[in-house]
Amino acid sequence: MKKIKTRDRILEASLMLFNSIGEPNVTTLLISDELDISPGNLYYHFKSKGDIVGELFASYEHEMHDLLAVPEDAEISLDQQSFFLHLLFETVARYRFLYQDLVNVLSRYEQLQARFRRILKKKTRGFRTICESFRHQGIMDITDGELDALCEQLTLTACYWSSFDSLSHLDDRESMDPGRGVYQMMYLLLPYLKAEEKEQIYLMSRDYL
Amino acid sequence: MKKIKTRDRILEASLMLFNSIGEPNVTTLLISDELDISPGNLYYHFKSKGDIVGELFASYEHEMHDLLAVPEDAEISLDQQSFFLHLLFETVARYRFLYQDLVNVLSRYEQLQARFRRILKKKTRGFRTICESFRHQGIMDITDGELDALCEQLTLTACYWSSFDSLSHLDDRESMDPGRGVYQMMYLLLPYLKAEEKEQIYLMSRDYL
DNA sequence: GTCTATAAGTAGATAGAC
DNA sequence: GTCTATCTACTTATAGAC
Repeated sequence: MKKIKTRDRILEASLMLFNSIGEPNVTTLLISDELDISPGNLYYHFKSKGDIVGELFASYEHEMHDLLAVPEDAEISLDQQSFFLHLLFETVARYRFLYQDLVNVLSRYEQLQARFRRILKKKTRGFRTICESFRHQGIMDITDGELDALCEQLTLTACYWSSFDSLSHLDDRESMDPGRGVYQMMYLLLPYLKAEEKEQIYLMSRDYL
Repeated sequence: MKKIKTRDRILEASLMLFNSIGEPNVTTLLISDELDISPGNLYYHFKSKGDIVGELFASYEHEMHDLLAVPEDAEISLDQQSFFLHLLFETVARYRFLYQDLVNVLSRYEQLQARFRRILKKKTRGFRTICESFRHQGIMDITDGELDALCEQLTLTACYWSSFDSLSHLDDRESMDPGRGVYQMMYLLLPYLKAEEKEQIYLMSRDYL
């Protein structure tokens, strides 16, 4: 049985608290209370609350960077796309505190703004690469104007779906099921796909209903 | 020259500050400074900061209620729909502070949560009514499953577009142009419309490019 | 209605003992 | 590495004079 380092426990607990009640509402005292350590101890490991946020953001940035390294020339299948979306939604959901109070968080930790926007642009580019692969394979029929709008729409949905979902279905269940989000994203693609691929998505989406 | 009542000036300045730097970052002192009145004076007019937020929310709620009173049986034209969307985006943009830090704001002013969700549901119902009118008029071809997904997508986009837009295009311009959002919403409908109406939207969307 | 002064509470962060 | 005690800064809100 391996003992988890206090430093990592702080990061883990902070992420959990940030996600559940919002970063601005989480005080350093609350974090230390949650872990049954003293506030002083917390400040031994991190010189400020911002450092905790910064380190969590760096993890998010890193995971996203790896995930969005979509090869430009690959032939992407619908299954691969679905798998990719699952991973994407899981990652976003894991760091959803960033999106829940975005303006506030970015205004208090200014050095994150540019990096956040860079990730956003990278997402849009990733979706574009995928869609262009579909178009190239002849399974997607879409104009350039529509493609622009679609990629922006996909990015917006990827960012805000989990916040929106937990807001509008707070009562029913609180399970952070990424499936519904993936399903919603697929439906955005649907109108532009060829009949055969449409059928394939209908079959895949059965699981989410 | 009519003198605006201090009470109204407080509301106006608060809304402006909330929107520009986020409600949690706006202190009562900042509001009174902005207006060159004393903090005590502010508390003469409002017994708490929450009361200011509450009153602004009530205005939003009221405007949305009026706007979303979509008659069930009306035959809605695309032009009317476009006009409706413009009004909707303008209203949301005017109260965008609510969306920018949604989780934080709703957690600190708990009595707003249920009301906020009610507005959300009302929006979705409004979109559904409009789409069903289109379907009934024979200008929209869509399955029930697609309609559900579309209405959720429209609601999500209506809520988060202005935040998303100001985030991703912070550099270019900061004009809260609702046009781009309307255009984006129209593009969501586009795939399900008949050829003739598609053409009509293409013509309308020229203004936004 | 408006002001000044200040209370009361809470946040983030530090000092120094163990 | 961890603790207790404490500091400083800031925020909301009130009291009481004008």
